[in-house]
Amino acid sequence: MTPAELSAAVRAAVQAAVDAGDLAVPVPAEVRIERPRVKEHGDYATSVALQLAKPAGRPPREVAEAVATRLRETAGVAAVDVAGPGFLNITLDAAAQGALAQTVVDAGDSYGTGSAMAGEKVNLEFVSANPTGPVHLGAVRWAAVGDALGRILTAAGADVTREYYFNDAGSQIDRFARSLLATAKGEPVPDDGYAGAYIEEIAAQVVAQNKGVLDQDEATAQETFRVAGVDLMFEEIRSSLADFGVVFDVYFNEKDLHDKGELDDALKRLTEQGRTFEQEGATWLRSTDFGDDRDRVLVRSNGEPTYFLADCAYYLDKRQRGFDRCIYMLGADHHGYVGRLRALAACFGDDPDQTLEVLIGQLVNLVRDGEPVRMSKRAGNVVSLEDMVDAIGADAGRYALARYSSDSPIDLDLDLWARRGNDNPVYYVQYAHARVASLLRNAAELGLDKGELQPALLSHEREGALLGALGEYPRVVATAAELREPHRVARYLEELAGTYHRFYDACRVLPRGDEEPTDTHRARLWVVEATRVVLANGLRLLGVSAPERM
RNA sequence: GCGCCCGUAGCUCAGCGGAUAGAGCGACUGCCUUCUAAGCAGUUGGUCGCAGGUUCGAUCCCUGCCGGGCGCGCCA
Repeated sequence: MTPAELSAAVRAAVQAAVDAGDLAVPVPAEVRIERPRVKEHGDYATSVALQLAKPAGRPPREVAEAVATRLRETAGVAAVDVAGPGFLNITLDAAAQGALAQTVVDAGDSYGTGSAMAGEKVNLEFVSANPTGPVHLGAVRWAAVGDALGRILTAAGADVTREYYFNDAGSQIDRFARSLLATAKGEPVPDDGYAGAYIEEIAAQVVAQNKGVLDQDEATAQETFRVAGVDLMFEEIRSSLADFGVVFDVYFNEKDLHDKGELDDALKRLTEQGRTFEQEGATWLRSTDFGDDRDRVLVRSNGEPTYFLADCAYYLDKRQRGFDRCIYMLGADHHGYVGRLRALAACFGDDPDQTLEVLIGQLVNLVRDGEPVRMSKRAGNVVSLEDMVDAIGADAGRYALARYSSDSPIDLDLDLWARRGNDNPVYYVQYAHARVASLLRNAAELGLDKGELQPALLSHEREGALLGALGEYPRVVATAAELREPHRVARYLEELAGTYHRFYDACRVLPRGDEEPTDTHRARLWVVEATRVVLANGLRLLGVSAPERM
């Protein structure tokens, strides 16, 4: 019996009590079931009686009894106790719990998927680092978390498009181009420019690809460096992200917005909506009407559009491409954008609560030998995605970044995450998978076939704990999707790995030596295979490999 | 000054209103002649920043304070 089925059974028990006139309450749409921390409290517990006590006008324990009486008649339910103030503690019989192994194995790759977000078209924009340098660490957090979230939302049934907004227009790009040109000429980079080894490399490549570029006049040469430099930089970004396992469905060029006149369209639309005004020669958006701190300039007094107008055009473009929900993943240093992004959606006539969502990720610091690794793009000692992958590998990097709540700033200890040991959480989880895989290989060698599951044989306490943990997985994925919190999947996997290791320690799966295989061996093989399914599915959601051997 | 985030074990962090607040690391002690010891079992460890409020019940929700991080351009 799955938690979802049990939840439905409890609800049915409430319904039955109401139908019989024992309770006069509206039946809740959904009954929450939880797994108690203490095993004396049964396999599952619900506080539904505590919640219904008030509307019923009865003491919670009386309500609990009324529900318990009906629930005890449910097939698979071994015992229902009323405990404490009115909790219902439910114990399943071994067969009902063991049947979960079958559910998991039968579902295979699709175990954990759901339909809560079916039909929802989601645009997930993340990284979007400017092509003026390698992908830096703040953006890398979102590469790991964003890609994982994309997989999780997909598992929840959403139609997800991963998108990278690629700023190939504007003054930062001009500074980048000027820096390349100066470096190629052997001149010092401008004060507001970019420096570092990567600038020298790109400059050299541009020169190699464009013979005679240094003989061009200043403006032409700068344009050559801009186009070629952005191209090279972007290719480097794309390939380092691909090495990290992150591939976007759409790489959206800001320049296209300009070239296609979408900024003008957006401005016209906002003006038609009556949201713009002129002041001191500039055109403004009255974003304060929708909660922004201050109004924002759309077109400068010199006639140049602002970056913010491009943001408006870009949002409009996303909506016109049919996205119901536009999710932006930003670093904490950009949280000041939230207000204006919400306001711009509202200015177009949308309800920002429905169509726009901004996720903020706190900053990431690297620590090595107990000392923070300082970084500065200007000075050129950038800590990039590639540096991190070189130091700890893609699996550890993705896992390390995805296992923490985005709300909490993190210090990544490179020494720890590079270690191939048990203090490294990613190895703990991967090791569990490798152990499972090894066991399944051995079973195959022995010619042990798991046959037909006899769930009632799975009565060991550690088997029950493992089955219970396996049953939680779909809810974990659903919650991670709903709250946009991939770290829940990682934490769950660590718990599952621990539960498996404890099961493994206590329950011999394969027959020893010349021992004859029993149905218990075969039943346990079902549980092991179910564990493999869940560990593999969970790691896949995080974009981390599930090794067969370690 | 205003805004967002954070404050939980020695350290790094979980805990979308429930029962006795958890995990890993660290420290200490045990467990490998047969399925991976990258594992397991045990010991150690807490005024959930402080003060009020909401309620059957608050680490969680609300208010105020204290402490820390990050923001508040006709920059991008």
